[in-house]
Amino acid sequence: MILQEGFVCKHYTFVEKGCFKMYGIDEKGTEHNLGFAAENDWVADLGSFYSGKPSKLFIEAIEPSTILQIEHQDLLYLYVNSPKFDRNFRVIVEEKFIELQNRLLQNFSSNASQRYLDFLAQYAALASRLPNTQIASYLGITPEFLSKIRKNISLK
Amino acid sequence: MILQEGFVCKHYTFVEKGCFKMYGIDEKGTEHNLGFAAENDWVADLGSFYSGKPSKLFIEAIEPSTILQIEHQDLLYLYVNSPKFDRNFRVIVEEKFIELQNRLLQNFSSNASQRYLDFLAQYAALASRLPNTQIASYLGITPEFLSKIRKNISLK
DNA sequence: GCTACATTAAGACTATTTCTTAAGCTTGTT
DNA sequence: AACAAGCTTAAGAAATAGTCTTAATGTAGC
Repeated sequence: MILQEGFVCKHYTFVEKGCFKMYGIDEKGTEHNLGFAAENDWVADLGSFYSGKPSKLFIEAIEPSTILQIEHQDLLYLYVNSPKFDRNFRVIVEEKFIELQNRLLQNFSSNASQRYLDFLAQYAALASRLPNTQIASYLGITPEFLSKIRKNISLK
Repeated sequence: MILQEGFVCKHYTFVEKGCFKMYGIDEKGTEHNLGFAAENDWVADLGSFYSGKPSKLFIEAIEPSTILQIEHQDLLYLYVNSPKFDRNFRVIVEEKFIELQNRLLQNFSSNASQRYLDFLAQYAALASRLPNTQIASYLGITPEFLSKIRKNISLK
């Protein structure tokens, strides 16, 4: 667990090996996965990281993992002293932004079954690593219902 | 209309005055607003803008507006020749990413009524400018249902 | 003053999803 | 090897959020 609700996100984390989930917990106690970060991906609650305010999110390993972390002030130092870092982190966030926007659009336009198929198409490699409970939490449904969806799809 | 589905997003657009909506249209023909951009905000379909692939989105004025636009190649030129632009556009996207992530979390954790209240709280200035149809499209519901929600809220 | 569109209304309807219970299956741990 | 814990499938009942439909009223530009 590299970030807990109520704490400030102090690090931008690079995943060298393994896999993490970033999620929030609603009033009912249900987890909602915002996304996953596997090999060569970056993860952080940017809102908390840059503002210094307590996070509403959790970031937690779902596999044995090794990571590299950079602290806020050190990253700022890099930004100021070497423009390359602005460039690289701009590109990283842009890619994540595009991903998130696509996801939001999918969420609007379709039911859980279609969203599951979209997820499979886009994150095939991840899908086979993740337990269904995590995928269900990503899709915003119960694991039982995901099981029904899978059955339905296989019947077609 | 500064971007249509099927066309490449050629410009990063700065809104000087007025207001734009960015939306997709699903198989049923329903519009889904991804977001709005008003004064001093930037808007573009970044996926299409950077990849050069046709967009799936529309960007359209909902008020008489004046804008400034920069083309892809010109922005690249600025990136290469002046590190400040990497910095500034990194910050712009980071802010938008944080916004989008908050929205996704809200979408998961709550029903349309709560999402409407969240929208009002966060975009009070926008809410009074936008017709209900546009807000409904942002929330992912029908205008009729938004009307019910408003009634319900006012009854409390 | 027209026309077009936005808003409110309200009731019937429905589809998606949750809930519940349960059994079988994996996987890792002692 | 055996056990525990959690994952997966199953299946039916139940809930509910949101749509559809129709319609009357309001509003704003032309």
